[in-house]
Amino acid sequence: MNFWLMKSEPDAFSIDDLAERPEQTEHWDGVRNYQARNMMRDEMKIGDQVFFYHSNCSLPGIVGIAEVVKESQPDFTAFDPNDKHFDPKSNPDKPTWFMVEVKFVRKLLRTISLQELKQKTELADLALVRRGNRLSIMPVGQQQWDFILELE
DNA sequence: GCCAACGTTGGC
DNA sequence: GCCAACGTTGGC
Repeated sequence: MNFWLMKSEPDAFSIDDLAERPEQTEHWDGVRNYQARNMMRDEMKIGDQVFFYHSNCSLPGIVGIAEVVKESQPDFTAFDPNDKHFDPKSNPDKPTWFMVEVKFVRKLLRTISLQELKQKTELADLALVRRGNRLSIMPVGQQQWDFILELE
C-alpha cells in the first residue's frame, strides 16, 4: 500500500464537500501537471491512503484522510470545451489527462498546519515542505505518514 | 535546443 | 494583493 498527499483549495472542493458526496467519493479531475498525472495514472492503487490537504486558505494544512477507490481513468473534463479544465490537445481516443477516484475516510481531529509540518526535522524530506514545491499530488513515505498521524 | 515571456500555484 | 518559484509556450 502506498501513501499520498493531495491538495485542494477548500473554496473549490473541501474535505467536507467530499464527506457530503452521496457515496463520499469523488473523482480527482482537473489535474494538468504531468508529474501529478503520472502518479495518478501509474502508481495510485485501490486502497492507497491519502492525506487531504487544504491549500490557498487561511490555515493551509492536512485536514483529513481519504483512500483510493478507483484507479486511473481518462479525465473527461479535458474533453469538454465548456469546462474550466478543457484541453483541446486531449481527446477520448488518446487522453492526455487521467484521474483517480477517492473516498472519504475521516477528518483529522485538528488541522495539522503547513507551518507545523515545516518545523519537524522528521519531515525534512516530505515533498510538501521542500522549497518551491507546487505539486498538487505527491508521495508520502510510510514513516512520514505514521509520524504525521502521531501529531494529531 | 535555447530562453524570454507568460501563466499558474500557493504561502504569506 | 504580492511575489517567488515553477511549468509551459513559442520564436528563433
